[in-house]
Amino acid sequence: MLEGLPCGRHADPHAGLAPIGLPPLPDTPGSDPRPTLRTLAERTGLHTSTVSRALRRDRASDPTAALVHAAATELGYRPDPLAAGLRSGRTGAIGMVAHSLTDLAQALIHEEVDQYVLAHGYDVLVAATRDDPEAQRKRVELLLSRRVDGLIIADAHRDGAYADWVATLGVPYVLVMRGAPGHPAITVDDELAGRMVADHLADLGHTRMAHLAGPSWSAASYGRAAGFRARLAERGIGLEDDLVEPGGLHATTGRAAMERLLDRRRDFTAVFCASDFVAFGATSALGAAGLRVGDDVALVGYNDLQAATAMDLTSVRTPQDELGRIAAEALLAAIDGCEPQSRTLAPELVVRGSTAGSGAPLADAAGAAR
Amino acid sequence: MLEGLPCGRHADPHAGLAPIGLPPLPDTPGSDPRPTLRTLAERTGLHTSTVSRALRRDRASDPTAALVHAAATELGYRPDPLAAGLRSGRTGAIGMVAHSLTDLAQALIHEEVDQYVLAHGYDVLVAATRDDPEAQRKRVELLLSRRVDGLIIADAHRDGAYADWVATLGVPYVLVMRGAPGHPAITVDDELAGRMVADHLADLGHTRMAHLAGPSWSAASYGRAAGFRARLAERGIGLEDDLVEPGGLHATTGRAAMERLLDRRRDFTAVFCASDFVAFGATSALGAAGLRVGDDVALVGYNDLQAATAMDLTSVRTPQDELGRIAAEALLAAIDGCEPQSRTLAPELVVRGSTAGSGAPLADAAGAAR
DNA sequence: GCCGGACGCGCAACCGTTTGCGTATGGCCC
DNA sequence: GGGCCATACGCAAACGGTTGCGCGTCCGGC
Repeated sequence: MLEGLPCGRHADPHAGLAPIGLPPLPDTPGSDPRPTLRTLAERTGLHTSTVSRALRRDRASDPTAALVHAAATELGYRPDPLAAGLRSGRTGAIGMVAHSLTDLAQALIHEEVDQYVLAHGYDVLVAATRDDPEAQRKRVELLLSRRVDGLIIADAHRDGAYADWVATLGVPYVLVMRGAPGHPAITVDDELAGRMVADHLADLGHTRMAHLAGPSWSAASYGRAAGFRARLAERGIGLEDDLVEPGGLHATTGRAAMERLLDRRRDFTAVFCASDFVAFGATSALGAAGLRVGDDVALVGYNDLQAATAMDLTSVRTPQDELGRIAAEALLAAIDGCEPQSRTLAPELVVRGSTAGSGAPLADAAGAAR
Repeated sequence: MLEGLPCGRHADPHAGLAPIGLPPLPDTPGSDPRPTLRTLAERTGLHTSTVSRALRRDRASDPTAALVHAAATELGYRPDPLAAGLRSGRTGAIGMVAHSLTDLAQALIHEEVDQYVLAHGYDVLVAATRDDPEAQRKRVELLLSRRVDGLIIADAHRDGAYADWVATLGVPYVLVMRGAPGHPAITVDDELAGRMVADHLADLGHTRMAHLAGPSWSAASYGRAAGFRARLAERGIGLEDDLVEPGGLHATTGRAAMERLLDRRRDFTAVFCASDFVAFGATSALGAAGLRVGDDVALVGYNDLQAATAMDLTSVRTPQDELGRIAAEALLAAIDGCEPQSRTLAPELVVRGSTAGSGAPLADAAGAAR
């Protein structure tokens, strides 16, 4: 790959910081490269090691600590995580690997993780993998080469291979959102959520339902579908294979999935979607087919994002913020040497207008439509 | 703030990584900490400096380079960016500061930036600021302390204070999406976009329009509104102040804004929204008020996200992916010493069903509704 | 009054790479 | 065949912190 020629003036090799006669220019004090431990040491008349310890309140007398801190704030000293990490092995950074931050659910988790660990002096390095195993390996290795102190994995796959590999890396880690057997994970009880949706729709009188499923490699998507199917079966209502369509997680994939489904069948009265965005896409496809959500067909989303409220979509609330916070908490604890504990959070069904109608006369409406 | 006790067993100061007696076995050679330049040097009988140069193909004979590379791949050597950065000042990381990655437009830009710089050997460190000036300063400083080689600023404010400050930092930087006067920026011609929307709606016959505006501190949001208003004026159609409502960028804020607007007026026939999500929220509020998008009232979004396609929403396509890629390109060039060039990308109006009806009889419909 | 231990601090060796400089070697030209 | 330059490589000093170790001092206990 040809590296495009920059544009002429390259970085002046002598421009570094203060290459040669460091102190021939003592008159420009504004360009002090940036205070370092040595600066503080000279300033306070102490040794750099003492300053280092004083800053971390580690075996330092009160007066010394005060002196050092005063000098530090005065000079605006900021420790260099690179140097510290090099020696100590702790970088104060954690890695989070997501399948994509354009998935709002993952972005929300990231946001919360970021907030939480920031308050504890950590930074987050994110990497997106688009669920590609090759990318997962590469990006985790990249994070590792940056020496992150721990990993939050938000894109685990149900076949534990990926998580198993992460576990061998010798770095503290926590899965979030998507679990994998035998690994510490902060998840929502997706199976229960599926059951709740099944009950809700069955209670409304629906007897023929469809499911726009998420990616099968995600334990979260899988759990939803499994719970939904299981509960329907328990109530004597089947979920026909023909009415289950893979729908991804995005609006476009959801629309396409619904279009495929409508090409095949029109006799369902309710649809459970793998995500809110899939539900939006489905809404659009249904509308184009002359079917109205809430009246002609009941629609349930997943995650209860803000947009679901706005769109009057019945959805399952999965507390992303709590997921993120608890995962971050667990990871920091693991970094401090704790055995990380798995947690399963309870989902909550939020009923809105998209499941307002009853399940009775819909087949007719569908038949009459268009 | 009380630091929650980890869980009992604190980090054993002598434990380093392996917590307790995890591997008391020092004879396992598989756990070689990880190959370093010295490892390679001993292996090849060369000096570390030679190895370092050979790896970067800098003044090394062909046979030496081959030897070193062979050893490197055999041992799975990965250079340590921390150590390299410490010495060289270049960390191979760039910083991106966004207002929030839960804003899909920003997430898309981040994704593209990430992809692009990854292919060129860089990592991205993101920071979200929620448009809070305090957070902007803090997080940029954090990025700087991690010694990023450059900055991509996606949350600039129209009052140039923030961008001006960034410019004084002595780090290459590029603004993206939101510009600021006098700074290199990759943006969309938002003013033109506003004009295009105005023309589209005016051509349809609308004469009384509303605007759900984005944050006024964003040059992007501001430009949309300004262009919209200016073009309407040129065509002899006013935009009443009473019909401009601040609507944020999210679905919930959009819904709330539309509700406020509807409380006040119902005689508008078209609404230009600052973002697609605002339009979704507005759709919901309009529906609750008995008004149907496309029939009773025309709705235009902004950004043309996937969901807009799915929801049949007329929108302005602003190529986030190109924005991200070009910004990344510009920043890497700037890091190589080039003067960064600003670029303005052309928006594109994508007409869909939400502006299907004509502007004529809507006031009546609105009046009759409910 | 003496001894032991805790405490505060300095010293110097690291962590893994890069890089200015010095040196030895080889090839080339005259 | 001698002088010269380029080239390939080694040496050691950085970069900015952290940390094991050792020493001196002060304090308390008997």
